[in-house]
Amino acid sequence: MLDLKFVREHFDEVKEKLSKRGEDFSGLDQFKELDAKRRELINQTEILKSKRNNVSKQVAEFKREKKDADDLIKEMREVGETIKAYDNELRDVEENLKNIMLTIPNIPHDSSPIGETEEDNVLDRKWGDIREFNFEPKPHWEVAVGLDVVDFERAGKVTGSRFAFYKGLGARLERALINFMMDLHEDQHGYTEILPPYLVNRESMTGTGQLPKFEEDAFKIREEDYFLIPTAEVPVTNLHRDEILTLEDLPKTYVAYSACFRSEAGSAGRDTRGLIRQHQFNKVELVHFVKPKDSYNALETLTGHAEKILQLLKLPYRVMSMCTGDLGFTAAKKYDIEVWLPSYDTYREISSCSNFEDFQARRANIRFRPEPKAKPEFVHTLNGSGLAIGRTVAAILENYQQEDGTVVIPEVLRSYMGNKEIIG
RNA sequence: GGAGAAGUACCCAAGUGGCUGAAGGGGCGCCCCUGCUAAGGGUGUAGGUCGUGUAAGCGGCGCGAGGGUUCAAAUCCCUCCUUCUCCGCCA
Repeated sequence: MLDLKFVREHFDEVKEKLSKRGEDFSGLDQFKELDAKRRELINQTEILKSKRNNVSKQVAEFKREKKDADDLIKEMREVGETIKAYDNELRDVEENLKNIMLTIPNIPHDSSPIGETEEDNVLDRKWGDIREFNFEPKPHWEVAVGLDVVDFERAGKVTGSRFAFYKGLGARLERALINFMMDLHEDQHGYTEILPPYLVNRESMTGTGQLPKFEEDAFKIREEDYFLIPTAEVPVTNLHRDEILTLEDLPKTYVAYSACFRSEAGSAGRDTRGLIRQHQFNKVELVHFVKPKDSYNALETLTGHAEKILQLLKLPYRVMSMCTGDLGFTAAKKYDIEVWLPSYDTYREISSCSNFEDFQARRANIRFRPEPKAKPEFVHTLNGSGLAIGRTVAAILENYQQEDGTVVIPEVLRSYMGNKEIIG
């Protein structure tokens, strides 16, 4: 959510910057009208309330002195009615205003390249050498099914499309990756480990920006107002919702493993095969709470932490800086890390690292006190996948496959897999 | 799931309709005395948010949350949330 006052005072600038996202923001014009109306109503109602408070005190005095206060009471009865009417009107206006503010996306940072689609994303850097195959590399689902380490067919029977059973060394590989990533971030990068709830309430989903706009992307629990988390970002960022952190608390960095659930509404027909786009997948997520002045450094650090995993796994990747049209609703700046997938002959997203500045913090009301007696300010929040596990499995299966259909286990994972060297 | 109890400021806690826009402690800040791994005295301490103003300020809201009754609500009514205890069920 954007700051009401900032939007009011920098209206044209905000409008111009948001237009770079390439969406239509009629909400912004409604904002102007409602904001003015709101302030007018507040003024009117507060004058009356002040009067009522004073007269009520007088009534109390009269009663104590056994004097007649009927006239005052009668007068205030009318004032009360008027206040009620104004308050009702104000409530409506504020609700409308809030609904609009909740659907206005974040303002892109000046360093985010301007563009409309993913075509306009800018290559920031590449790492690793792409392997030359002396045979035709198979897509990861063929490798996986051939080795009987992932079962899509039975998952279709048991649940439905876009689910998978991992089996044997496939399941072991998934679990090894989770542990490997968690250990690295915790031991080498200094993160605090969190194992979060997989269901969160509506407030949390609104706090991080999934709601109200993207409700159809989430799985909702029928009986309760709970949602399956689409990423650990939601519970972990909301850990500090409605809190005022102390200066010493910052920066806070958390690493959380969780399963993630996405309805994938609107992606029918895309990535229908394999592990790339599932309704349920595992992910290790990194979340930072930092002082505003530190957030852009933190974004680089966080992205580096995610990259480190790919480097240790020796998987080639590139880092793309997302253009203004491809930033997503909440980010001011975002890097996607894309891993090389031989059978696709291209790079595919395996991590997304974002700086939300105070956009989520304002929604979730997460603040810190810059000095002991100072007024609280919003923190900046960031997060990034470190990494998506299913896609990492896909990348390993493809990049490490051999002509006979077996897969070499990356060295750093072997101690997590009973010192085996090959999946075969 | 059933039955009870409770939610007041950093913490404990008083308070059932009007000088309580929140007593009293503890803690913390400052000052004095003493003088040193102690004690005593004084004094201060609601944070937050919204509106208004260049600003000092002024005003609205606030006692778990949201509604309601009333001229007036921490105090009465309704709904919800959370915590605790007992019972049931259960990995």
